[in-house]
Amino acid sequence: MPKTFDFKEAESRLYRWWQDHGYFKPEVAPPDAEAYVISMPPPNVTGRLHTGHALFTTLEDLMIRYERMRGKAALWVPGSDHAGIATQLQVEKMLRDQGTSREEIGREEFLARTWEWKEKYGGEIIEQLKRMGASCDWDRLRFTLDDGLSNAVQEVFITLYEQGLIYRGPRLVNWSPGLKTAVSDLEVEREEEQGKLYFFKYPLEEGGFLPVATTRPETILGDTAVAVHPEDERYKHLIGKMALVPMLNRHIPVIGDEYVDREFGTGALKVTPGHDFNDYELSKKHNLPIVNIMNRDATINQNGGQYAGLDRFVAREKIWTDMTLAGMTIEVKDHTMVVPRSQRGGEVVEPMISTQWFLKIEPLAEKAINAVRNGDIEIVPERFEKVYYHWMENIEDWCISRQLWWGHRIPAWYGSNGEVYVGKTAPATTPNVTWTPEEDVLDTWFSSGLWPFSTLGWPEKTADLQRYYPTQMMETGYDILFFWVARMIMMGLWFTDKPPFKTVYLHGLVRDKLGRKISKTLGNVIDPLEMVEQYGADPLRFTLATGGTPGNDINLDTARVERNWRFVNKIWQMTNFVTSNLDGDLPFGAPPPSELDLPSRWIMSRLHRLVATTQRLFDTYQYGEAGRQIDDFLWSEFADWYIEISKHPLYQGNDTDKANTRRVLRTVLDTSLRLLHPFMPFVTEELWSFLPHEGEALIVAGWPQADESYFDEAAEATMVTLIDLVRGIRNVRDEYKVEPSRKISAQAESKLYASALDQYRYLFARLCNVADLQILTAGQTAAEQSAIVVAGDVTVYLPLVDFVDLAAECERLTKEKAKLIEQITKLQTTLGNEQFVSRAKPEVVERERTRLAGLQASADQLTERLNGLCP
RNA sequence: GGGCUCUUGGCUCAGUUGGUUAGAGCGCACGGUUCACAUCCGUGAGGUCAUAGGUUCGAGUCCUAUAGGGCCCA
Repeated sequence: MPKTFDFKEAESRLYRWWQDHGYFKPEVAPPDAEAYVISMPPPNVTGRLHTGHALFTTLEDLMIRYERMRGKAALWVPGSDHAGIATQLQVEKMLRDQGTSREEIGREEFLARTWEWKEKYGGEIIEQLKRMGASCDWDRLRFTLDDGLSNAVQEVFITLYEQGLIYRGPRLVNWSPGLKTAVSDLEVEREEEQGKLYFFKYPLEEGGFLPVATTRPETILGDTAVAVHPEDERYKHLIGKMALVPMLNRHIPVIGDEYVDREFGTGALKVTPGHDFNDYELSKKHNLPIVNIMNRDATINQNGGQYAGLDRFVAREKIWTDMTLAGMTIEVKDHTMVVPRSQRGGEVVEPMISTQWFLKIEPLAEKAINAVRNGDIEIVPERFEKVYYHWMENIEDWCISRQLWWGHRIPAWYGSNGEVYVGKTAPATTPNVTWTPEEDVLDTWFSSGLWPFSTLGWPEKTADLQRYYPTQMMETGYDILFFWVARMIMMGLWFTDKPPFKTVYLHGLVRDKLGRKISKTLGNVIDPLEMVEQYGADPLRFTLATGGTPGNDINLDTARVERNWRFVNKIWQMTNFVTSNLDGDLPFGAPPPSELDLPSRWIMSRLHRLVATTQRLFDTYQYGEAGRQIDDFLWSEFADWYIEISKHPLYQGNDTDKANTRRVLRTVLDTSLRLLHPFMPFVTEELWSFLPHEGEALIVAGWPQADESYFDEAAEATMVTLIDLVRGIRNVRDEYKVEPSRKISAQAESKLYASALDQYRYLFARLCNVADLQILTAGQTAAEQSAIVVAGDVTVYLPLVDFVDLAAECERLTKEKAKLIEQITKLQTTLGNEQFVSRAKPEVVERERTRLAGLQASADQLTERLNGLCP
């Protein structure tokens, strides 16, 4: 095999190979295999791969590969979203650059251009997902504007309309003047900003005035009442009187309502139902008229009298100036307030009366709440269930129409007779009635909400729908829990009567290494494609998978990607070692424990514990921790110890030793590559191909099962002692500055481990250059001028005549003993506590006792040595 | 205003249902070319687990409060 991993060459080759063999298709599993399905959160069709995509791809591919290896019919349905506003904005920008606009070219031409744009750039994100190693079934690729999905959207819309759940009407909505469309509550972001609070005099019909404060003076033009608290001694006598709208002189009532906060501003509130949500509610209660003072672009309309035509912010200045001249203003104060801004455009959103389509969502929400409550759907991490309930229980009707062109056109027609027709095709022509089609399109999330079943063919009763619906896993970011997940649950239950998925796994946001949100303006963009270029997909994937915990944000440190690139190399080198030391035909699997030497029993025990741990962690969705454990096992147990130790039997052993060691090496590596494959598919597949193996590809190889017959506590305990001794000896050598190449001799005494030491003395030769180890038997004494190392009941004497300084050795040992005594004292206190012995779990007590015995043995050794050496 | 979350060595992060001496990587110091790997190996320094109480035989882990960071909803 090559000396290093050429990931650039291998990744594309392996990906093609997998795809050509149909491994990404669920049909590779037997027809009766249990299905495991993930619907991919569809990225925006014209998007470019960012770290968020990289994260979901990593996690979902991990889940899919794992289940595929477990023999399930694993299907990952890929797709992309037309992303109404986002895409339309991009195309509009292109048109601007070309010196035209969508208004100029018209709807039909605009849509044609957008489809062209989609054809041109829509494939990019797909190719980028492939570079991450995404094992989706690309034959089942879907796009939200595909015919099938559009049909599903129409079906759903019409059904909901017929069920009386969709209605159309004028209502106060969030209006984005920049995009010239309504947006939903979720698409509005509220942030605290520095603004001003304007105090002014509201003139009363009978003379005098009522002091009022507002943050948006231009809305005075739309006032239809002034409200005070009914128990406010200052103003309550004015309730029922009339006031005059400044500059317009419209007559409006003074009303009393407990909603008014007496502490805020002047304690009197101007009521603008046409441009404020709270005022809108108030107006319904008091039957106030609603005056809309703005056009679609947020300029003032004819209801604003002399201010008509002015931009809302210009009008704000103008009216204030005019009022000041008229002596109606009091003062202006700095004021921190919450300003609603459009999630997309960023401009200030204006509450405006507008005729829109709404979905009455409570009935759907009720089912969705129950599905989570009764456990049909599980949300991981669990804490998000609370967030989900809270939102669902306070859900408001969903404004589903958008004044855009790119999207699913609402299937409605307006008759000249005032009739509204909803259906898939235009209504039949009727005498004297002309039908005009609805211009609006549906909110992007309306079609996304159908994703898990629309992608499988619904409403047609397709074979895929039968076989793969409901899906198992919905893996996505917590930031779209309401936007998307909640709506899928509602739509899924309403239309298929089944929860669309069993589990919702929510991941966090990917941030930069300092925990800041990644943004172009901050200049901290981490481009996953660049990472893939530089290090390959595997290191990036491993970093994302192991870099955090479920539901929490990940601070992506590129240094970790680099480290994991080295991990990839490390595994490569391990495999190189193993394959170059294999020889001849060996039976697959490892020999039974009884036939193995101590190091092999140890590594097999560790391996199977790792398999068990990985299983437990996967079962609880703790993929990151699993990855870290596999990493740790491979590098710091298998490579650092077992491989080094194995060189002895491989080079010096007899045929049986050699064969056993080879089989163990190959088994450990094979099993580890399987465990690692969902994390790092490319390098593991490539390496597996170099190992003798059964089966055609790692991607469809079996997932390991822990075999408890390999669990071996005794072997583990002995190996830990031997490893401790090796470390101790290295340590002493280092402290006494014994050149690493210098061979030394040693003597050891022990009751418990004498035979192990005797049998595995080669460990010390290999691992710490102890050329000659003599096991002391009863009566034999150790060389005087020596340093000692203690572990368990073992004492190793290192006669370093030229190096050991008696005083220094005494000091070293005294320190070591002090450490031991400290622990022993602590343990004795614990064990001496009757409460502990009676209340703690028996195995805990037992473990502590064993530990104490070991520590005491070591301390005894040290004491004896100190007595002899240091008077 | 309501809720969630985080705070562990210089940096980035782990840490089953409370139970060994709180771990890893990066960085740092020192030392290493023997046949898998210098994309490496060995050794080491570095943490009162934000603070204060509490529960418990036992708390990084559970509870309460406080401080600071982040997020969601209103």
